[in-house]
Amino acid sequence: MKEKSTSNRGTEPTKSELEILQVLWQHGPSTVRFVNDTLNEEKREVQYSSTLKLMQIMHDKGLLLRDDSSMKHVYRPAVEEQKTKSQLLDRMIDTMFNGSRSNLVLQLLGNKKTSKKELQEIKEFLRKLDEGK
Amino acid sequence: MKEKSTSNRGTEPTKSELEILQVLWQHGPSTVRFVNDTLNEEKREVQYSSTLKLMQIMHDKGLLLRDDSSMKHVYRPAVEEQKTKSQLLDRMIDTMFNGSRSNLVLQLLGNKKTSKKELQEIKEFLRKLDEGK
DNA sequence: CAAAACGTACGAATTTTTTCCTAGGTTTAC
DNA sequence: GTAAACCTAGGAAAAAATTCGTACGTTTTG
Repeated sequence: MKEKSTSNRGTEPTKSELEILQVLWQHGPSTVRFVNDTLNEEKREVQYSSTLKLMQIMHDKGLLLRDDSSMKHVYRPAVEEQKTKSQLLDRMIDTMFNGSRSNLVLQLLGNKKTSKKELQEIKEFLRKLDEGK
Repeated sequence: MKEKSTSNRGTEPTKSELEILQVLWQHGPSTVRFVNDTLNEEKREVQYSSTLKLMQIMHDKGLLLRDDSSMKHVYRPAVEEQKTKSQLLDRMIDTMFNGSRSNLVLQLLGNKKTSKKELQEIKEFLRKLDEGK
């Protein structure tokens, strides 16, 4: 049996949980009401009590922190946005790209969906990366 | 309500289904027996009948094609590896990187986990991409 | 202050995904 | 030719993820 190669197991957000995290990432710490409204506007219909429940579960799991000093609890991600994304990317790389980051990038840039502007940004970034070292 | 921005909905492989696809991608068209053995070696313990069932379901869903001319059915992905990966990447980009491919790349390369060799490969690739145009 | 609006908690139903037992047919190895 | 090994097909249960009704307390509004 092979070892799981990456870290943080047991705390990977599910799809619905990710939707909630996205709202929190984009808008900062928020109430359930706000998150639910945003989901309904931007994603799909969902009942308030469903969003509430899910956020409570996420809080139980340790995915979200909350300030419940006032009646309207305010939730925020327990883990940095970058870290969570990084973690999910790593898993994708492990499972689909043979552990190679460049494999992913090649696949991503190799199908002509990437605009010149984006390619430019990437090149620029690589340049800076070089200078930094 | 916002529109779903990418295509192919209704046919996204689940996590377990992805494991099976990976085996088929790496080893080519295979019998259930082979896939099951490989999973047990490389990933985790799982009963033969579970793998069988899952592959049958995937076949029903149209995720796998199969040759059942002989008793030992031989399965293969119905969709190209590249296309499936592309599709999953697109979804990740939509949901987590604000629709921007370069955002993903920047996040990916920005956390110093990427080796010089890999960076080199990427630069090389970008160079070729330029020449091609 | 009473009604309406809004908040949390929580049980439970539903849906989706995953797992495996078992029946019944075919092939293989003596 | 017969037992052991292997195969598929289903049914069903188990597990995981998602959804929502409802009870009940607090705040707001008029």
